[in-house]
Amino acid sequence: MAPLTRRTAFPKVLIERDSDSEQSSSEEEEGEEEVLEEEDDGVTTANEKTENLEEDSDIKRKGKAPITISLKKVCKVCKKQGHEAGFKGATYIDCPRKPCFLCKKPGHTTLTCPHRVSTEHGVVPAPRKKTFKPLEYVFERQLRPSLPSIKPKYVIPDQVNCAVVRYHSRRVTCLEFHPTKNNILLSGDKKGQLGVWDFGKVYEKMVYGNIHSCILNNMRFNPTNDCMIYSASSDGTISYTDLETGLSSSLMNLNPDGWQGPNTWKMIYGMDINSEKGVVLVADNFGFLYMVDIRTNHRNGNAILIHKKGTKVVGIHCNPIQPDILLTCGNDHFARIWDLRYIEAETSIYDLKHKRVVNSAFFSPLSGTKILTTSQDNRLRIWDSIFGNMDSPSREIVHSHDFNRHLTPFKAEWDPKDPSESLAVVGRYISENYNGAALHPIDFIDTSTGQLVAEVIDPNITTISPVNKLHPREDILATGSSRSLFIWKPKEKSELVEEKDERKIVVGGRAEKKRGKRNGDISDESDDEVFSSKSKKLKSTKTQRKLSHRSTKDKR
DNA sequence: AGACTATGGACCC
DNA sequence: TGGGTCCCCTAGTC
Repeated sequence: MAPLTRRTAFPKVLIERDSDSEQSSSEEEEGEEEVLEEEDDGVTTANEKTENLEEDSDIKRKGKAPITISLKKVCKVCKKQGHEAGFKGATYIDCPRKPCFLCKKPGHTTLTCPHRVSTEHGVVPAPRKKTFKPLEYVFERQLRPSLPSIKPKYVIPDQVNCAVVRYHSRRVTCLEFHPTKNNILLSGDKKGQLGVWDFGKVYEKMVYGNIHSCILNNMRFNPTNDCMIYSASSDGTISYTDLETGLSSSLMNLNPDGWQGPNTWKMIYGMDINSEKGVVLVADNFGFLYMVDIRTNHRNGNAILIHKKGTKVVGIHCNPIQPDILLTCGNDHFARIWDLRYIEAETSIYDLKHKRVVNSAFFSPLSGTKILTTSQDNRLRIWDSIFGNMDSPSREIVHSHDFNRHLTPFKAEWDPKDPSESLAVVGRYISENYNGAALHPIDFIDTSTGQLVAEVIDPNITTISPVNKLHPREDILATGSSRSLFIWKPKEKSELVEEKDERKIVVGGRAEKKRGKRNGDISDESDDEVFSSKSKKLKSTKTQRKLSHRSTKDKR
């Protein structure tokens, strides 16, 4: 406490506040307190960006006339005075001069965005329209009978069962479950490394570092040999790798002459396999599609321009029922549907327009009659039936999955087990205040209603989780968050397991706090540490300290 | 603890 | 159509 005598030694200080900041400070109690303390002491802090002092030294010496300090806060986003953007505790306050960070519309901020309260944002389902395209016939004959009508009760894997942290040396970019072995998860990272993890045995993990030289964008299992995988990379190659040995061969190299500058360097993002035709389909960052025959390892024909020339194609998906129907998406703001039998430039069956880059586009996993897209305009879109009117989506769901150059792009994915083909999982960008901690949940969304079914969090996961994959057979979610991998199971189920709900977290690799090791081999098994959720904390972050002190959820 | 940075897309002209 | 500049709720390292 400042002594009273000190107060009298200084002239009275008046603090002039902006009316704007006064209005916007309803949630800024902490900030206000600080200001009041400063007032008592008559001292200003470095936090105040500008201060207008009436610097009349005569008056100061006499100690008569009050000094007026104008506390004009400067926003770090728009550089304007009167408000501040940034975290206030665990809640982020938007710059009010910018469009809403969530829905991208001006006039309000994320805190007051209507889509923050309810994620439901549907448009009237598109009317069915009689067309005479071949898809119509496919639909009526093959697909319509298999469409389910009953909606199941969703089982949400909402508790971390085990994890490997610092497993990859760079952020995780893709995940894939093994098609037959239930406990095997494959992961790719930004450096091009491939991880093979047996999360049933937690410690059994392997990282192969010599397959690609940069971002591993996509993986697919060989449909006839599940020991082998195809992987597509930004190094411009498709590799064919034996999971047991890590030995790989190159199926295609789009940069045979090496680096000739950014204008010619080809990168492969989207990849899928048409098992009927026996071809691997990939697309590059210049808008071209390539097909490689699995049996002969030869390219089929020439590259076909499927998106705007010079733009990146990021996603390729073959229809699960009709593999010749192809769905692609990319940076030209379109998702497009093609028929592989008649494919050439500008022969797309439908062009699904988006407002921004389309990160992903997936057919629904069972019937293939719905399409789910993730676009950088912060909206998920669903086309209810690819056989209806495709002029507009049947539903748009506002959801925070902003583009950020430092994050793997978000991709909403279907739950492959949901017979109603409604449930989707997608990581969330904006954080939410959970007991004083800012955490980024993973959202489960019912795409048929737009409702948020569940948001799952774990205090150990403090980073954004853009990569999520639901298990094809079990109620398991795999998450890639920064360099770490997490396996989630439903709470009830976890308790049935013999080990109780003891969560295992393996810290793999270098630079773990007590070791101080640098440049260690991140796949070095001896570097592992196991933590159980009951006894120890993974690491005592601010977040966890806060969480351990509070028990109730105070959000919303 | 704070500075630094890798790095992709939008938007401007 | 292309180069320059800005974005600024990242994560990890030095």
